[in-house]
Amino acid sequence: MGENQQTEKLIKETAKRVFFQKGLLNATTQQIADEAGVNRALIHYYFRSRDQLFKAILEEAVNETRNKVDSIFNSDEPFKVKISKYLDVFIDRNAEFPYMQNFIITEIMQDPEKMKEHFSRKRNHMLKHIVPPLTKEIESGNMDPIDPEHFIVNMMSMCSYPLVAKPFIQNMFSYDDKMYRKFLKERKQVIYKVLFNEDLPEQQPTISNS
Amino acid sequence: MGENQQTEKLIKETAKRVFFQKGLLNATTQQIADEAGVNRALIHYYFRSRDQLFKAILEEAVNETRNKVDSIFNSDEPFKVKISKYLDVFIDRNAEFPYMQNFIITEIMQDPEKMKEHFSRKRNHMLKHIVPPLTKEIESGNMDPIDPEHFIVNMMSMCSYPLVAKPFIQNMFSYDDKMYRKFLKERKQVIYKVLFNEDLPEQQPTISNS
DNA sequence: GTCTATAAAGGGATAGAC
DNA sequence: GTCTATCCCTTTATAGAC
Repeated sequence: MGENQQTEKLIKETAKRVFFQKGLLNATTQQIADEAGVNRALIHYYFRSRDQLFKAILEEAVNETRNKVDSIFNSDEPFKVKISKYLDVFIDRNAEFPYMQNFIITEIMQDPEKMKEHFSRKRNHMLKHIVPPLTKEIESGNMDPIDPEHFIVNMMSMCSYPLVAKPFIQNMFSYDDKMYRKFLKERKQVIYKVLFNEDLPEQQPTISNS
Repeated sequence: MGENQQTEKLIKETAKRVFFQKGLLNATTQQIADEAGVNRALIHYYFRSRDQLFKAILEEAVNETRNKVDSIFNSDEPFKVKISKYLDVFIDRNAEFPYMQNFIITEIMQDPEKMKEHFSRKRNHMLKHIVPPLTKEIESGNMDPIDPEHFIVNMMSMCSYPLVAKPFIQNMFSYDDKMYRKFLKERKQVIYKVLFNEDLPEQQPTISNS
């Protein structure tokens, strides 16, 4: 029974690495099995099909992200502090699984019905967290007026795109991996500055959530 | 000889539509042949392999974009006008082929060697066009200081991501196709405002290039 | 140039031995 | 639980008729 969970978990972690970290969106069950060092039939034994393995790891990854984001926005901290912490989490999370968004988008295109359940629960997630406090912030004169939906898209764009388009950027600027990581690290300050037209405050008391 | 070019062009245009517009990144040669209304063997007759068809349409699409961008930045207009025109072209171009970037990134991941030639020529393309005038603009006090590479990535992010992540955004905001198009149209003003911290001037004399 | 037929390879899934 | 062997289907690519 211990072995059972071990192997199942090994397969899931390997699949995450292959799909979301390496970006091999069309990886075969054989590739995943080889990478995990297990027999290919075991994937079917534990998950029945490639499709169900995919659903399992996607659900896990989406939930983990959502929980982290929820814990940030359900706190009582000022809006700008929440956004600052969100930038931390989102950039780190995306850095861990840079190709997850590519993966999801590709899969949706190929079968739009397939992932309805993932999105029905996520619907309005960011809206609820951001629109009310953002509106207040604007009304009280703490930031320039902006449509909340464009604010959200601006923020997500500037966080996600540099990760999704990693090979693009590395080539455009001739960055090796070390320089690219440095560039990503700088982006938290840059994005905050662009969003609020003011510098990110120095003090960052407790980043570690969960 | 006329028929020759007709069919070859038909296949290329169809492949562009299937891959880059519909987002069917794993479309088979059969799907493309069906969509074009031609026999599948003709694809191999004209392009030898699926891979060479892919390279042909990708090269065309990349070159078309680059030519448009070059013609904008090789003019004598003020930097902010150039950027404004770039936003027009880039957003329109991405709107035409919303999944091209997904496609490229996915393909690169699967075989990093495959597209070296595409990128070697593109290297430093944006850098040459943007860094010198941007530096001048900052030095003369016309805009807030920002690292040019972050400026470029911010701009590309806010242009590309909303298109690449179309299904995400439509679901998050419950946008139908009409509302989504309206949202995209608004983004030109929004992005200009965020980049330069000032409103986009009303007058847009000649948008149509080439 | 365009079609049909077919070769050749790859991948998903399952049955059955251990 | 784990492995081997196998079935079945899809897809690419080519040969050859028209």
